[in-house]
Amino acid sequence: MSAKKQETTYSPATNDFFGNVYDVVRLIPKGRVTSYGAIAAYLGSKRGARMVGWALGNGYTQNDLPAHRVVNRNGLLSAKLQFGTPTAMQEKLESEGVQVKDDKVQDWHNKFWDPEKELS
DNA sequence: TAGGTGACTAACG
DNA sequence: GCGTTAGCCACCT
Repeated sequence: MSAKKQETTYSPATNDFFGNVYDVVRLIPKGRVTSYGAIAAYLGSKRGARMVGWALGNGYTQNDLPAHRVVNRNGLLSAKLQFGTPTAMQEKLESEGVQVKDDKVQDWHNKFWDPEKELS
């Protein structure tokens, strides 16, 4: 237990990458969704999409993190199984005004929220 | 210390 | 058009 930061709480100050991921996710407007790749690209690592998903998986323990607004580049709820129930993610999105059908975000292209453009 | 893993993405056959 | 392979980077065992 020295420099180990597996405090499970994963504060936004864990590191820049994680911090930015959480920060960006929290900045996603209600009723909007984005993709792992978009966040990764915003952070400067286009191929860091896996890190984004990984970060969310470890940080989702924080209920303040609207990870349900983050889906893969196809608008598919690839992480729905991580929300406890296969429909939890969809329920959350629909409750925010995002239409989800067949585990896929409807009107994805229009609901897409690009941090590079919105946060620029 | 080194290897494995992962809520992804893009390219290739 | 679909399946497979390779690349990415940081955390965990």
